[in-house]
Amino acid sequence: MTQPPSTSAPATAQDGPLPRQRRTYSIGELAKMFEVTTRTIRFYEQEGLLAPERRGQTRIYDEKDRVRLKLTLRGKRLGFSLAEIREVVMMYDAMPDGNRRQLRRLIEILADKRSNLERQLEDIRLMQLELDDVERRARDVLASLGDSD
Amino acid sequence: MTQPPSTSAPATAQDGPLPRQRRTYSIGELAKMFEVTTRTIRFYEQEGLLAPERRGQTRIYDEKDRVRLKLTLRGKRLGFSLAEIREVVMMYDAMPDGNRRQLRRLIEILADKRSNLERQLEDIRLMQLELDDVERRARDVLASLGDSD
DNA sequence: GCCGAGGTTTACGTTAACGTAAAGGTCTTG
DNA sequence: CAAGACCTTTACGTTAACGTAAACCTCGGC
Repeated sequence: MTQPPSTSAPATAQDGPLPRQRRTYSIGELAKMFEVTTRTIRFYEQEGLLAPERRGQTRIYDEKDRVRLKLTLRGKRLGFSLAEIREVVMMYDAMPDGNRRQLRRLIEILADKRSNLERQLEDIRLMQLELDDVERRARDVLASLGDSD
Repeated sequence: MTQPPSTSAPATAQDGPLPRQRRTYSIGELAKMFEVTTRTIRFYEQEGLLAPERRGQTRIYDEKDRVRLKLTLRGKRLGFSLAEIREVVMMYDAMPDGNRRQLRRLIEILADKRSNLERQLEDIRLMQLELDDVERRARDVLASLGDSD
């Protein structure tokens, strides 16, 4: 490590109460933390899912950015496309000053995602049963092999 | 419809008991049934996930093929790659005369898929909470708009 | 002063999972 | 027998989500 894990300020004793847990992260730290490459993180930014500050050229990620990355990766694991994720994320950001139409649209989208999740739950349940069945058969065959082979 | 929904035989009265529900399907029927294109179905075959019989040039799918397609599509919805799905499907087929090593390997793979599903369950649970939260906020903002706008 | 461990941009390459188009065979129905 | 409605193969195109490589800057330590 060339640099100590980045904090926004060295924070000596007389600094007083820090401005609310102002921890920051480098791109490399986040990459290790979530086991993705830096390329992936930069790509997500390019796709409008992240917007870290810059200290000169260098990207500085804060807590909010970290949470967003976490949610994005979770969405990905569930098979959502980056476009879908961005759709929700951006509307969420635009919410405070959103008009009725936008808000209703957001709620509509949410309902859609929700039903998507419901189906996935059912799919998982069924898939688990399938796997149970396959495993049972496999164990049966294994047992029937007895001492032969 | 140029052809009546294909059955393996016209099956008149004196045919006696059919050889155990021997219904068959054309590629088009399956496509409509699962709302995919015929291209997709042929692609899955090319990838080794299906192996329908042929009447001349034409593909004839039976009940087993239909189930396999169903499972494949379910796997896809859960974010599995065709390669992963094939891995399980092929080992399942090879099971009867599989040796110990193969069977243990299969069980290993199954455990892996299973833990994958577990994580997805957790992801879904968390994602649902997120969506709940976003929706609640959206409704709040919507309500706070009162009669203005 | 330079070296290594980080960071940066730009840009072309790759993979999975199909889409799409062309060109042709086979029924059956008017 | 011509027109549809199906089916077939072959083959090139497309999209998302990164991987990979080159070429560069910058800082702290020896």
